Amino acid sequence: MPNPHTDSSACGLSDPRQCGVEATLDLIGGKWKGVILYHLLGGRLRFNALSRRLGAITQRMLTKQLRELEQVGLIVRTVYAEVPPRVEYSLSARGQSLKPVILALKAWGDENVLAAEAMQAAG
Amino acid sequence: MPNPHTDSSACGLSDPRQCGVEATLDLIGGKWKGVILYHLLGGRLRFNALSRRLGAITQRMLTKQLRELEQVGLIVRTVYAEVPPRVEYSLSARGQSLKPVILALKAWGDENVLAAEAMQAAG
DNA sequence: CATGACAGTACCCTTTTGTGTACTACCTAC
DNA sequence: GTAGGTAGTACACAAAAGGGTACTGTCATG
Repeated sequence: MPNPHTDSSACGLSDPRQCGVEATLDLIGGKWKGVILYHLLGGRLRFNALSRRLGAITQRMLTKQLRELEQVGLIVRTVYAEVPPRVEYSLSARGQSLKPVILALKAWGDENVLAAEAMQAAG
Repeated sequence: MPNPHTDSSACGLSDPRQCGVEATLDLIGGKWKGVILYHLLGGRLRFNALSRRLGAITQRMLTKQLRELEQVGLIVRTVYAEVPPRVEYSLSARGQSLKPVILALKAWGDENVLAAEAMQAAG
């Protein structure tokens, strides 16, 4: 009986896009993308609202990450022709489909990293 | 009724380690770590066996990624005092606990990236 | 008229990631 | 003796990710 990892969509092996794990991490990996998507799970947000939630991010990085997320179709950028200008970011349908993934990342991190650090601090 | 995102372990906001999403991506993000962990879900593997499965990775990078995963306690490195030397890598208990996260990443990637590319290629 | 919010852009810099090649030292098979 | 497998290390280098500061132009507030 073969290993379940060998029968379909093998990871690695010449073609880097053969692996779903790598493909997903390509899109949501990096320091900010996952967190941005997490915040957008709660609903549409404006540029500066996102900026305040992320705290430490620079405008340059936020712009860059948002453009990249838009380019791969995970978020939608809506510009309102108002004065002052208003731009809202929201998840696309495909972005919404990431919800279980994002929540899994968050749940594990809360359990295994934040809790561990709290124990060390108390320890 | 408050947004579920505001009540606990907020993402961003001054302390970067406050967010489970970011904490998890810090550990498994990057080009290789997720895929390495995925392969180790199938059982222990030796250095060169991993190298062959990943295909495109250099020895230098593989060593580096494995050391980092070991340092954060996700994998265990076992050296057998044999000739020729044998080194096996396996998931720690904490690494095993990542299984649902890794599988979620893979499932989404297989569905949303690989399938999309296949359609584009056929379309 | 100065300040601040809005949504960014431009430029320069450092750090991290990743690539390529060569090398170690021991053993087995040919 | 030569080639190949074992698990790496060492060095130089290119590319990507991330960061800091300053600046734009329009509008509202004071």
